[in-house]
Amino acid sequence: MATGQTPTSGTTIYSVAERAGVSIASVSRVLQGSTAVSEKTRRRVLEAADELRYVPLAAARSLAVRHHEAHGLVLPELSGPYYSELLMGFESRAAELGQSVVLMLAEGKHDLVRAVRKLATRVDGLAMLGSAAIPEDTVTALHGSKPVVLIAGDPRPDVDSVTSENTGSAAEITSHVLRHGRTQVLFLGDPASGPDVRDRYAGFVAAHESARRVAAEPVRIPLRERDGTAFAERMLAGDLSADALVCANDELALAVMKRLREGGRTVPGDLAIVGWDDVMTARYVEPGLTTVRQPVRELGAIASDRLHQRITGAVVGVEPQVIPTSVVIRSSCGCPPRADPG
Amino acid sequence: MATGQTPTSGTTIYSVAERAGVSIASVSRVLQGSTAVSEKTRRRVLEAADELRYVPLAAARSLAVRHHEAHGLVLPELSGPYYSELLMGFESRAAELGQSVVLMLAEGKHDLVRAVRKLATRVDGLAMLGSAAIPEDTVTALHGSKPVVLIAGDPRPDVDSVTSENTGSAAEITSHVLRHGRTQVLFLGDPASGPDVRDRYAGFVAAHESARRVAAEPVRIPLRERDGTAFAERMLAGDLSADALVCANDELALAVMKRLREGGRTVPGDLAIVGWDDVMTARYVEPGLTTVRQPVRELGAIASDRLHQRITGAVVGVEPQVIPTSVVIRSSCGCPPRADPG
DNA sequence: CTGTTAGCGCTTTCAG
DNA sequence: CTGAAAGCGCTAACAG
Repeated sequence: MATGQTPTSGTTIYSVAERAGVSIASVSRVLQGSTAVSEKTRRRVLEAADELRYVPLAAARSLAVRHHEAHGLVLPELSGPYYSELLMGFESRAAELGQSVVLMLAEGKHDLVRAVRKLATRVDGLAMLGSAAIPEDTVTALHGSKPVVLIAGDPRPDVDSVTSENTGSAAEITSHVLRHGRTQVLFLGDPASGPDVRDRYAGFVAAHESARRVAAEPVRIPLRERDGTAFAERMLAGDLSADALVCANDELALAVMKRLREGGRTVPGDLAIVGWDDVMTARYVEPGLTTVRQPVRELGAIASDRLHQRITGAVVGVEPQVIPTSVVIRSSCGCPPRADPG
Repeated sequence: MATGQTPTSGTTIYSVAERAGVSIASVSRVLQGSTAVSEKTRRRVLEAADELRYVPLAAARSLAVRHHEAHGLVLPELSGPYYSELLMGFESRAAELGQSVVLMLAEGKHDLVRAVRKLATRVDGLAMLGSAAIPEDTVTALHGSKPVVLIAGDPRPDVDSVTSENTGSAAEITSHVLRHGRTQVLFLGDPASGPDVRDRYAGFVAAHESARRVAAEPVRIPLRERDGTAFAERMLAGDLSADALVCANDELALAVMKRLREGGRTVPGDLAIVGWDDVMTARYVEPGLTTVRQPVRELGAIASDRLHQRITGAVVGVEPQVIPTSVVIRSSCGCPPRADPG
């Protein structure tokens, strides 16, 4: 009742060695594709392993080589394309580097810190999203025992980090909206929710400043669909007024836009709306959503790379790596529709 | 140059024991929250572990307990909400069961079989998507040495499987379209690409039969955006004609619909279009896309559960588990728009 | 309640 | 080219 009917389990390197009539050392050698082994030995070992359906035990190897050959990744959750893309980039680079990836989702964990600690137990290094809400000091502690890289987090002097550019493109997209003659523009998103939103808001403010205008306080709401809908209701009810909305992500922008139009407002007529992320829906809605595209996949790959460098001790500086983004103009900002970019 | 500056590395259970002035057994005991340990000992151990920033080595534990405490998951890739949802369900259940999840994406792997084998090396059991394209015999071999559960794959007599219902809902949605008076309905998707598309097509055929009509041959195209666009071009060029399209997923349906409307066709006027998956965009487009919703998250959770049962030897039958889906009616099928469901 | 002592399965010198 | 043997760090009897 303890191990079930695990079929051919219990086959170890010893069984294989015995069956092949060689020593375990030889088995190990051929299985590692290691140095000079006679063709005869190799053949016999491979055959025996095959017949026995031998599956090595990674734990034993890890213990012996003192390496897990695995990267840990902590994501907040997985809805929307952002984290998926990131994960794809991460996994694929990790695989190229011969590393497994063990994944943990922060959302819904009773004891996040405990979970992260446990994760740290079985990997050679850890990458985590800034938005995963891991306490600062936990990060510090972790980083004290194995390499950590922060993705889209607050750069810290002691920890590696890779992020995509926020402030500049936020300023750019905001300026764009301003140049359309909008005068009451609101920023939707909570700068306190994480460094990326914070930096986007900073760009929003900067754009206003360079236009000699004063930026409104941010509308501090979460970035989910329901929050956008709720916000739109408030606008429709006349609680707030604006002629342009700079949203901290597309999900929010899309939800707001949908509800507003249902309520009779026109976009970009009554309101210009722009988002962030360039999700798939952004180019399917009418009007197409003007937004900012980030090379998320690459971000994931770079994180894995960086982690691997640290693990293997390749010397790397700690300068945070920031990768560029680009503004995608469609028509929700007030520009005329054009052939769809993307 | 080999291990970098891994800070407090090298701390083992021995160092902790020494520092706490107890035996390694005691350390192990308190760290496992095990049986009776004096409060004093516990405190000292915890303190020492903390000071030393002790991070246990999972590999050593695994070796000793002969258990990885990890579930492997093989997904084809991660674009779109389907796999993400699945993964979220899987991860969260696994976490509840105290299992880590090590993830592998099939797409882009040079040597998939090899990669899966390697994965098998470090987990107690494996769940994989039917669409991940793992060769039959590899599955068999794997399953010969540790538990395997197939998700949305072809039920096999020997392997556990969990899938969501396909044929029935395909028949239902097709009948729905037929009842709108459509007479030339096409199925988009390649039944040979996997069991789910195959079963959906079977439902499509069944619906025609029970309406005493003959179902058209499937339009064998992949389920991606670009394929939908290309298909729409063909329709616009007059290569094909139809008054309704049953698409094997939403991505396809959405792309076709978009291109067709750009080309001047109306939906559902000229053509009714329905999809599968109920992705986010489905309710944002105009007209809203009629589609089939699957409880994907639950599917993931069930897979993890099932795997765990098998691993722990809880007796479970091999009857494939199939979980129900539901048709979501919006207006792309020809129904009048209504308050948005969902 | 605590310490001693065998391993867990694999890699890796070190001799031959 | 091959085998013997010494661990890797941790858990789990088994004695005290």
